[in-house]
Amino acid sequence: MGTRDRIVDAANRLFYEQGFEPTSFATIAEAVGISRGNFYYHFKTKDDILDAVIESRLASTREMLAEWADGSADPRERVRRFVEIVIVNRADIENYGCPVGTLTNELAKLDHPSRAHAVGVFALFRTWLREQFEELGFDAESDELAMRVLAFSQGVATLSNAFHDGDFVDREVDRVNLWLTEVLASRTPADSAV
Amino acid sequence: MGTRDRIVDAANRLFYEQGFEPTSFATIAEAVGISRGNFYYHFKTKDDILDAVIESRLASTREMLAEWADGSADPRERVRRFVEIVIVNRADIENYGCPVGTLTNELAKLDHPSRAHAVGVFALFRTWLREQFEELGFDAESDELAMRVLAFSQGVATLSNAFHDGDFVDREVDRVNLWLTEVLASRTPADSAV
DNA sequence: GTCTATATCGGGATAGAC
DNA sequence: GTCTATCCCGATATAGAC
Repeated sequence: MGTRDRIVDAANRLFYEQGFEPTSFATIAEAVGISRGNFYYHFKTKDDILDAVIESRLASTREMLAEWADGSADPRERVRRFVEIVIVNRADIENYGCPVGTLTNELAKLDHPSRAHAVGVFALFRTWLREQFEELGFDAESDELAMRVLAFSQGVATLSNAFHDGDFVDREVDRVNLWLTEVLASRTPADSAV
Repeated sequence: MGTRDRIVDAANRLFYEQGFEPTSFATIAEAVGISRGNFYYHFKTKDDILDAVIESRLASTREMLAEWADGSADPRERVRRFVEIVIVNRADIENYGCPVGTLTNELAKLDHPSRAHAVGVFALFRTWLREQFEELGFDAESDELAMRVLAFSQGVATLSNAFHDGDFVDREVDRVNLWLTEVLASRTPADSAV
């Protein structure tokens, strides 16, 4: 892997663990094993690194969603797969929260020009989830359901990060999977409740 | 109001809007209308200001929850009042997210010693909500329901901040209020004797 | 491509006059 | 209590050798 990609990978991880603003070039350089000066051969500014990190996240998210689509022919199983991210990534989420939600919020507070770029990762999940619900026979409500599942994951991630309560995560995942079954059984989404 | 309190108020607002770490003494001093030097008469370090801000938030949260308790004898109405925070504070949440969730996460990423202190605000809401559900006749599930309502507010706040979608907030609040009605209706008769 | 050395700026924090 | 002046450090970023 080239130096540029190694920088992006290290920055990706550090921006997640420490936040974008608090992460210094020195820290990234140390993680990669290069000098601070070398940095500027590959990137002009720190914001350029951020954009590269966001691009990398967009690409890996697209890849993951495509894999999930290949992995199961059943849209219900795919949604379940998404819901269970909070279990698979439990340790990281307890320590650092959701990488998508926390970055978008940090950039919002910084009034950073790349905020919209970062929201694109959320948009990928939203669109993908909406498509699953459409395949399951929902029409206009598909986007609403997608947002509900997204909101679930964000709520669980934030509280998991605050309280470090693993049981809470398991319980809420079970509950949402149950809710999903009910919603599919009734197929009248307007009066569905979480 | 004394200078110390004015510093805390300004810092409270700025830590919310910009985040703790990115907010400089210069910015706070300008907001208060004092010099940077004067700062250190009232606080020893920036972390001391953070702790004072958290104390202030704890106090105002306790006050708010007490007012809600006085304002309505019906625990159901009180929970509803909490749920509708995301509507009342819509504009701020769209711009900066939830003050509680975003601060706790920032401090988690910074591995900051005051992280647990900040989580205390979450704990106040959690306990208060749990008490409402207990009054409504729930026993062991009260804390679970409290966490669910908290998670709802965090999920909605994060997505509202990311997508700036006001309709989404209204819709989800309506839905949770509906869910609340259903949960209350489904109580076992033995529990509902209040 | 990668390095060392350095410029420049803004951060938190201190000293001491008033 | 509040100010000005200043220190010190670490941040991003640049220059130029190798």
